[in-house]
Amino acid sequence: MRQVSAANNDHGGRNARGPGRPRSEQARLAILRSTLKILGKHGFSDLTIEEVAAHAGVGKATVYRWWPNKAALIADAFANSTTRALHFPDTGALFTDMSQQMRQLVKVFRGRRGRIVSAILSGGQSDRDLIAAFRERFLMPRRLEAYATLRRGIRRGELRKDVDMDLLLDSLYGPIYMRFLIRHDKMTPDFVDRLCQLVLGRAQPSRKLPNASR
Amino acid sequence: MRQVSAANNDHGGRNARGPGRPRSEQARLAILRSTLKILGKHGFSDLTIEEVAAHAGVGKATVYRWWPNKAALIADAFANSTTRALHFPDTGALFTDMSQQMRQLVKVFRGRRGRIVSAILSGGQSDRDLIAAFRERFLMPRRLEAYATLRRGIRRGELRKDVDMDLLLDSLYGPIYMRFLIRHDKMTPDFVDRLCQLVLGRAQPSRKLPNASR
Amino acid sequence: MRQVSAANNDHGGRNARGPGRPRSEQARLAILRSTLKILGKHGFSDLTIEEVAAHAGVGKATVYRWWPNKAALIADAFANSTTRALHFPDTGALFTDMSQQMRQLVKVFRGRRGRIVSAILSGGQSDRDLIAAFRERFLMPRRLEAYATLRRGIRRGELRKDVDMDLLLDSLYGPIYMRFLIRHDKMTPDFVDRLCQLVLGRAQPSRKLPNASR
Amino acid sequence: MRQVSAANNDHGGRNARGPGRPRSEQARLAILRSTLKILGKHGFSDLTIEEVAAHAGVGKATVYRWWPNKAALIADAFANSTTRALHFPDTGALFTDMSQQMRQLVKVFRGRRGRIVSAILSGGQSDRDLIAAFRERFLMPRRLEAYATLRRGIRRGELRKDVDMDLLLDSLYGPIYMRFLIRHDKMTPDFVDRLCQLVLGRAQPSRKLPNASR
DNA sequence: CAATAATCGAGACGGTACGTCACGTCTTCTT
DNA sequence: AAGAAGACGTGACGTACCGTCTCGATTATTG
Repeated sequence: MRQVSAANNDHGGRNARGPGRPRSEQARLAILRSTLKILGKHGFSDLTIEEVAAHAGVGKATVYRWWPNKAALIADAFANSTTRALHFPDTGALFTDMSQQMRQLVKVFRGRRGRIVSAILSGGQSDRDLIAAFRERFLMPRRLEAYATLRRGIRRGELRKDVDMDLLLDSLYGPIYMRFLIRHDKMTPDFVDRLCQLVLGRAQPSRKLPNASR
Repeated sequence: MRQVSAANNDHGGRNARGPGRPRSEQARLAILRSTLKILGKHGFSDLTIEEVAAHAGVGKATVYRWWPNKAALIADAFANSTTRALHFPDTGALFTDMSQQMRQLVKVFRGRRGRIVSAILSGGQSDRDLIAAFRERFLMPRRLEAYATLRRGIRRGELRKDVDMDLLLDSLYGPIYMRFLIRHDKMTPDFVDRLCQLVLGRAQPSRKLPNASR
Repeated sequence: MRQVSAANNDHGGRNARGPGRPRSEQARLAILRSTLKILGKHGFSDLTIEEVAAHAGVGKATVYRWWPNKAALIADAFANSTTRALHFPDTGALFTDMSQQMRQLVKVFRGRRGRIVSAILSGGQSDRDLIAAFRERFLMPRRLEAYATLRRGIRRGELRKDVDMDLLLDSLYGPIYMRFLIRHDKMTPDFVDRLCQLVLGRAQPSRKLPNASR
Repeated sequence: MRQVSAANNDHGGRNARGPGRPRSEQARLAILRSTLKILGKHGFSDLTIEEVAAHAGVGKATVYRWWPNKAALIADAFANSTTRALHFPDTGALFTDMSQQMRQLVKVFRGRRGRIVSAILSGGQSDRDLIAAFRERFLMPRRLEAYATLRRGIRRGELRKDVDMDLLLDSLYGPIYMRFLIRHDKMTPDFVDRLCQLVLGRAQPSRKLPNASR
């Protein structure tokens, strides 16, 4: 099977192109755009290739030629649109660095892109390629930035040197994802702040710290 | 639309039953069992009513007569099977109460039932009834027990009185759900312990601490 | 594979019907009628199941449920419409019996049904079921009548007792089919008469002739 | 539309050729050969331009550049291969002249070329160009020879002077085509002989002749 | 000898119909 | 009245070819 992430490549490669009519960049973009647009309206399973093709003004076969299935298409569409937002600021304090980015994430989850993320995580439960694409294209890039942010915190003495960064980050983001996916509780900016306080407070080096929550 | 939770009632109600053949309990159970079995193999969107009916040796209409849609069926099947496990022990220490239950949860997520939970959360992303059913039938019963467990901790002085219990519980369970759904990192018993350590802080029992926060 | 000719049976059988919703006679007839109508406009290969279903106000699956392919559908449609015309008269003379029926056939070939026959013979060249259906449902019933007609001629002394009836009939009808399919020459009533004259020879009634040609 | 018969000309024409790469004779032949080969295996409607091009090692556009449609391609392929056999002998007797050639025809119909003829007549039912090509390229050349043969018979006194040659020939060949296309009866050499006897016997000038068929 | 022009192969393109599958509804007979 | 059986209209699936359209490469004539 074609590699999901290779569906539209020759981006970084040499331009050694074989014979035949070259792939239409216009069609490719129209398909990806239509996918996102439709995904924003319906869910994963309500998105049909037929609708994507029709909306993009493209033959169904052109979609199937380049993406083996719905999941690959969505993953690619999502990856090629990755929000330029969601970067980590460098405010000089770990708490604000994290909480500001997390507030952004919450805002994204609430918007149109939230529906898309939800659709991807939904579809990903029965398609390992899709969930993998989400990890590699959405989660990891941000997590790399998060590592850097945490390291700054360590340097400043805001975190213990031996902190388990993945555990810490999951403790910060896990509750957001959980509330986002299960919708059992509100996802306010205040929630983010108190979450940071709770988790980051615990991760401070040995000092007098406030107790769990408030 | 028929109430999801009313799909299989008249259980404890008055037995004023109209004329005609009564509902076949045998068919009802066969359908629910088949639903779970199939859900354990495929995902949410790969489960078809057609297959459920065939596997249960039941007419398709019988399924549709009692459950308005796939989500309701799955929710009902899931609810009627709710694991008798996943209770909270009372070990005398908050840390062990929580970590032991969380370890059980992780074990459940890894097994056949994990696939079912995954399917429900997947389907729930585009069906509010389904995600609501998950909350009400799976999440809340356990959370009620968790509240009791936390209250014991408060009584014992392991937690501050004014702790935000939902925030705390989400901080504990969020990372588990996140790793379960995104599969970006391992979900070992050790992970659970360190997660509890991080979030509950020195609410650990083993060390002499004058109080929870100081 | 389902027997072509059994597609719509239980016609002569006992009505032992199993459970389940019975087949819709209305849908069946609408499909067959639409098939003939469309076949009269386009050729064999221009007829699409999709158009038949749409025109009949029927689901595509309903067509495929009962007819395995286009050929079977056409054969059945054709058979269920078999012209009530094209019978052989009994005029008391072989020549007129034959020539009158042959003129009718020529007229049929020229009309809307001719297009259908043409389509069937066309499709039959790459589908043995279809050509077989044509033989059994169209050719044979008429040929049986033709045998009777010829036997009357024998009884009257217009034909030798040991005449090869199939050879004789092919000599009469072959030229008609040939001109019909290859369209290389006209197919007038006069042509039919002279054809009968040539092949049947002095089997003509009207004139006292010692031999075939004088 | 391009003239069917002009698809591959400039053979006998003026060689005033413009600039540009000349047509590849090699490609042309490969296409025609592949067409016949494939036509011998499948029927008319199962032959795809795609397969022809692939089998000939040629681009699809090269086929479409020179032949406007499938029918034209097949007609051209068929014409360019016209059997060098099927000539009429001059044995000194009409009966043998005809029956020998007819036997050859039957043999051809039974072989690989028979499938091709069948495919052409099949396709011709919904394409007047194709059936016309069959008439002009296959039927007429032979019929011209047949006329000559019949004229020899007239000269020898074996046929009446005023015989309708087309009617006579259709009576001889019609049964063969009919049996070939409808496959309702065998097509043996003996059949040919008895057919000749029946039809030619009738067409003799005034003499004592045997009655219809044996 | 360069410029021009038509062909070649390859193969992507927007379409159409294919034959299949599951949907949710319905109509029958049976329990 | 509910059961199973299963046919119904609907609509998306993923595939196969259609006939058209770029591509780069090739092979002629013309300037």
